[in-house]
Amino acid sequence: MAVIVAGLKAIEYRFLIKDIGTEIYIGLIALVFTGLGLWVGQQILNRKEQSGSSKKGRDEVIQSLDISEREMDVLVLMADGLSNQEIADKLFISIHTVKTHSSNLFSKLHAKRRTQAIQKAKEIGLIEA
Amino acid sequence: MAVIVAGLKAIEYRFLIKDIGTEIYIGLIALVFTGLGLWVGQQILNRKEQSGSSKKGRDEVIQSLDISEREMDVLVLMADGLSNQEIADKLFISIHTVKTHSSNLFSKLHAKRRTQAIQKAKEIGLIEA
DNA sequence: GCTCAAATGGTACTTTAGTATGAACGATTT
DNA sequence: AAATCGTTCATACTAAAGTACCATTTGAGC
Repeated sequence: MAVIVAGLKAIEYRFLIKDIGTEIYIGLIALVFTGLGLWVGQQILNRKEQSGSSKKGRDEVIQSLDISEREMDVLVLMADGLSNQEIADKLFISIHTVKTHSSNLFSKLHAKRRTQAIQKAKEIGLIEA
Repeated sequence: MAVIVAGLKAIEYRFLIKDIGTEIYIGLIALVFTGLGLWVGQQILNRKEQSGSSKKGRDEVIQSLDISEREMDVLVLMADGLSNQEIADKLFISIHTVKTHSSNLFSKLHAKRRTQAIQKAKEIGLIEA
């Protein structure tokens, strides 16, 4: 509402430009506030989507669980349905390294399997659903 | 835009109620169109969310891929991160049966692994993301 | 009664996943 | 300089997942 009031004050300068038609003026107001509504809607939805990750919480969760960059790389590809060998090829590392990272990941996520790790990671907002 | 024009026409009746202040009038327009923006935003988002599942599309996808009830049961538990043995226990069947269902599932979903099956199933709206 | 598909269970096998442990290297911190 | 940490790779093993084929049962439909 504060934004709306501020907008009204600013727009009141229309009296300085009396040569534009009233309808055009109203149209401009309508457009501006339609845009405002769209923007507000987006903001509300962003908060809803981030309810599990709390805004910039992705980084916070990563830090709190002490997850490294490489482990995140593996996790993302894992969630895409790739096998350890395919992940290794994409990251230009050996399958052994992938296993090391994934094994460490399971410990940090308290998961027994990769499917469980993926599910938990999505729950806490570590990766996109 | 058609909606906006129609709105303008309707609101022009302000000339019949000259006793309300200009600021109040502007405020009303602002509120109405902010609401319009919110509504439009919601509509756009609903279409996005239903892009993969298309309303009642879940059943349609299941039928088109010829997926049975039991296979769906297995798929859902699979996506929750359960092992074949845990799925077997929950459905009161043997692990052999779970393997049969999951193997058939992979064929129908063109997946090589369970993680890939889960990812694809979510993409096409078979299961909730 | 017969047929067909889904569901169930099994054996046997190959492949992938996962664990445990150790080691080497570079960058950073103390 | 020494210690720490992340990344890398490896071996050796166990466990789980997945495939292929086959068999039985059951319920719905003809």
